[in-house]
Amino acid sequence: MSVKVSSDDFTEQKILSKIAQLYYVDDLNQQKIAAKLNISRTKVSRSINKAKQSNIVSIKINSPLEKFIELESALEKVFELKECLVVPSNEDPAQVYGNMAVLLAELLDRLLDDGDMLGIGWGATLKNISASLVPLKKMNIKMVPLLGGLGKVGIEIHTNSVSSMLGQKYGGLSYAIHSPAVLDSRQAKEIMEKDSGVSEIFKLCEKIETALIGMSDLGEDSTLIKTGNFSIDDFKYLEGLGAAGDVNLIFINEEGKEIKNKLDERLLRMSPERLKKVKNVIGAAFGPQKIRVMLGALRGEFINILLTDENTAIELIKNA
Amino acid sequence: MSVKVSSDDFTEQKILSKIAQLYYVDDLNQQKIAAKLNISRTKVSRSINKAKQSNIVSIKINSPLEKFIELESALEKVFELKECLVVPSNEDPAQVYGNMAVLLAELLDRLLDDGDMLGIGWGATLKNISASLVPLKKMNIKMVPLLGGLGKVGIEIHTNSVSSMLGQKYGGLSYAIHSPAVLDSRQAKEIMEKDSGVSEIFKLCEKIETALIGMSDLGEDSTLIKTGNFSIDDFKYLEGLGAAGDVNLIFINEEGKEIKNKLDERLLRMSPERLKKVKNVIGAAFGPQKIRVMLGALRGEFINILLTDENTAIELIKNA
DNA sequence: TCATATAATGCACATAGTTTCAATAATTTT
DNA sequence: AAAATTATTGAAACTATGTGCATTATATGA
Repeated sequence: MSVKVSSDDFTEQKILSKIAQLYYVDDLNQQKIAAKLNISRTKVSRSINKAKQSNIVSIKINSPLEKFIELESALEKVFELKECLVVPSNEDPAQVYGNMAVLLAELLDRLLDDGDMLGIGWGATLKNISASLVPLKKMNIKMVPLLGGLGKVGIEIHTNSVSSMLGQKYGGLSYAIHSPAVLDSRQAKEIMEKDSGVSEIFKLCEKIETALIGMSDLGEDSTLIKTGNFSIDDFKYLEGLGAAGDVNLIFINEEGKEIKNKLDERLLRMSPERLKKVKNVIGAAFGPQKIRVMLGALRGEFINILLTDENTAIELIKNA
Repeated sequence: MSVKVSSDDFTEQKILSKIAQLYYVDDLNQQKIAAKLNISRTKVSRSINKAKQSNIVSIKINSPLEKFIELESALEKVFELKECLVVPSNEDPAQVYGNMAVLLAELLDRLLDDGDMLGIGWGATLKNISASLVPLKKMNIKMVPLLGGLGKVGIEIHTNSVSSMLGQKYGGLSYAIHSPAVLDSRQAKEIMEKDSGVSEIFKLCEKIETALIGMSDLGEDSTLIKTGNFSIDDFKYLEGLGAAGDVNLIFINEEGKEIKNKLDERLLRMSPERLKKVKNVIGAAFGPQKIRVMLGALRGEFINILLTDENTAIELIKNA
């Protein structure tokens, strides 16, 4: 009896391997295999599936980019992302920005059509990527800032400059927001909100389907401190509340929960509720200090497309 | 300029690898990949092809039987066979016969249906394979000898015994031919041919679509000598004409040409012309001494399905 | 810069592959 | 050994994939 079973297994494996070979290696179609082996096409189809499931067939992607692709697939699955793009890590951040720019150009080419709007967040990463981005083709897209200006004149990280740079490169239009992102009082913010120019932009934001945002940590080196918009005490206060950083000036913790705080009422930026409704939110960031805020942005689903580097990708997966 | 080209290549390879990964590894269909990446389904299809052609995708068959499958594919191509089956070589011929029997059972299961006829040739190989064959399922098939009897009573290699053994195993019918294969004179052969029993069988032969035959060399150990049907002088005479051996008592050289000879008119067997019309002719043989006659049978297209062992398969490919 | 050649794109159709379902065959249980 | 259960099968309906062709976009050369 056992002899019979083992010869059945042998026979089965033989025929599965043979069919797999004919299909995948010799490139016959299922119809031809069926005719050749005198079996039904249905059986060929089922045998191929069986061969795949029993690992008789192994398919591999051979590419120098393979490891990045695998990281991307893993992150897409773990954080339920629409898409993830990973570039090689490099000691020289300029290299990383450059590679990110190449992938971002390809991504935007797929995501945007003539007439579409692109929401723009803030951050050094965004600024640097945008600087080296070369559009695949010109498009009549409209750049819309998602928050007020940050930084003083001369420190060009404010959203308007990123918007206008991208607008110029794409040959499209860029809107400017004529208000700071951080105001002195709730009253001041409410007044700015009602300003016709500002409110027009926030009205446009309602229709945005694609946005590009950065993620920032609360370290002392943070651009927010450098620009003078926030003090070290502000950061300590936010850390005390459990914040890990911000996405588009929305402060969040590592778990992805928004950290409501006393500063919120003075911030002029797209609301968390609205941001979560945007179809494609591309978040770009890398580096060990960003891990916590990135985890928050991913877990809280503030972003659904991630652009990062290899080392950061590995860390994110470890902590997933 | 060169920078732009290389980043285009990078971008292209990236997207091809990504699509290939999604398709082959993550098992998304083309429609879903298209939706995910915001491109047309057509483009996905074309990208997958490009990825295959540029060897980004490599497909391998993993199976302990892989090397046999590869030999089979190679032989099928080189000799334009309908099918080829290769079993592991083994010092113990009984093991080889056993494995051949397993594959033959599976083959016959595919080739034959209820009511079909199976033509049976002669030879020690056939006898031994048939002895260990276990049918996959019972079938009402009819065994028809393709030549007269060989050997004396007690030396059971004559076709009738192979036929009846297989007939019993399959639960089918086996015809017996009541005449020797080698007669004393042309007249004797012509008389036997007219015998009602014999002519009935040769009439059945006309309708045969599947046949199982052996291939025999002209060595002194050949069964034909042992049975006394041929003398060493006969063999020397045939060798002198360039014969390498026989398929169903049709003498052929290494190139596949039939060697007409003075013995032919005394042989009672299916004609070469008729044999070549049979849809499926399964030839089974192995061993170094058989190489020449097997090459002839393959090149002369006397057989279109080959059943052999690994070492013989390798030799055949070397000499192809 | 414009005209021309060349390549990329997506639609509509053609081909290929999978799944459902009803029938048949194999297996297990009684 | 008969009955009940489970697995296998192939035809047909469905889904997925590939391709020819007209169109649009891109590159090339005058």
